[in-house]
Amino acid sequence: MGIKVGICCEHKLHLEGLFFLLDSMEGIEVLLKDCSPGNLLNYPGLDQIHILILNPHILDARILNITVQLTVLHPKLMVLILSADENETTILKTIKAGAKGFLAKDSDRNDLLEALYTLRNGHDYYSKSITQLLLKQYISDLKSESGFTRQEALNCLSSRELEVLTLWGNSNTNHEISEKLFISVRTVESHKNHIMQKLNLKTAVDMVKFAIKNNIIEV
Amino acid sequence: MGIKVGICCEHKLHLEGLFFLLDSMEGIEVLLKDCSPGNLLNYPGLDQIHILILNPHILDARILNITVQLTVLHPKLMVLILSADENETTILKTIKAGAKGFLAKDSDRNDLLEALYTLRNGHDYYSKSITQLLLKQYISDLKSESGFTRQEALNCLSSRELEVLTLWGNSNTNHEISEKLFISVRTVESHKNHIMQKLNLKTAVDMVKFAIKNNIIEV
DNA sequence: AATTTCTTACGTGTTTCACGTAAAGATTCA
DNA sequence: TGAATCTTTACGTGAAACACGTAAGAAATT
Repeated sequence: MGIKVGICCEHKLHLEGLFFLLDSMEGIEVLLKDCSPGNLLNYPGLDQIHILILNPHILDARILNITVQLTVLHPKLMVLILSADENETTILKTIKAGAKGFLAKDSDRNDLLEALYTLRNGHDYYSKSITQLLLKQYISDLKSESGFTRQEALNCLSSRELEVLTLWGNSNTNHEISEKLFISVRTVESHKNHIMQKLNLKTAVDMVKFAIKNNIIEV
Repeated sequence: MGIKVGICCEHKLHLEGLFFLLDSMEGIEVLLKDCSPGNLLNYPGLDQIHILILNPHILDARILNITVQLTVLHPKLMVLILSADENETTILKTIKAGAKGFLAKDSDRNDLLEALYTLRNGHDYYSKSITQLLLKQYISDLKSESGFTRQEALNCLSSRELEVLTLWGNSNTNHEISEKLFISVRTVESHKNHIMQKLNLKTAVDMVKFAIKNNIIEV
């Protein structure tokens, strides 16, 4: 029993080309050949397909939206994006949208076959350039959201203020904080007032956000 | 002019072994050989070293803390972690802590040399198993924090409640919300009360967190 | 037609916010 | 060492927000 795939590509010649390529592959069966992504969700045989190859020219909001709908409405269907679009942000968004694989323009026939078998085995597949992009992105994310409280915040707030902010940010009421720190409610209020003034915050909501941004509390 | 490295390893035989290995390498000069990570920060010649190889048995909080201090106090010094510890969480934390490279136990002599030259050129270096781990982690992170408002939240809250929550989460006071939505302050309060009840939240802080978690507002 | 949900709004008492004032203790700096 | 500054503590007051109930008309659903 082979892998049942669908192809969708607005460029008709590319669609034909991909069809011949896939048709020539051992164990691959093409069940759907469509040139309009917008039609996909109406296709009745979608649940018979294992892997849907989407080949958009540009990764626009429309494609992302279709990808989300496909993956949400048909959880078993795996979407493989095949695109020469090199926009880093939108590539990341396709993965967020639920695509299980991505082949950039550096991929050849063997990569495609490998991707199809990898997806069929339940794993994600990203071509080399995409893998590097993801890694680069992740490392920089990791380093910026380092998970350590920023020195800026610690320098700005006194240790007592930090204590109050931490407790308050962890859903304690002023009264609970006063009991835990053995101070009066008025003192708790004073500390919070001082924090708001120091950081020039408008509302209590802003104070929560500050605490989250600075890794003082968790979301 | 070669690469000046330091080695730190609590296991004395491993320290000796690493020293001989590095000493035998072309273009590598070992300036520091220490068996106690706690001493590192006191070493006066730290700024002459290009790469510090840290070889901890376990990636504990003490090692992470030292890594943070080293990278913050000596920005030019590059920390290369060499550890057999396979705890995914702590491996990620070393990178957050500022380590520029990580060699897992699947690395050999050539990987070490490659890592040293890669770091010297200003790039990060992670061995293959670490790269895979990072990628796996990133993909799952991407997919969970998908950036789309969760259906759960949208189903639970009415559209009016969502409006109020969004405005409030964006630092509007109840009075400002009432003006923008052309309703009374009391109605704004009512909506917020209903949200708290529906979601079984204790404090206003929890409501902010809910809104952030569900991508209704940004931190 | 009956029921539920949504939106609107008020009453009352408590809690928190905003802005001052203030004093004892710790820290720092000249 | 003495003066200046910062930190922590705390109260007063009026405004704003929260907690919990009640409630009624509109809209959607059954």
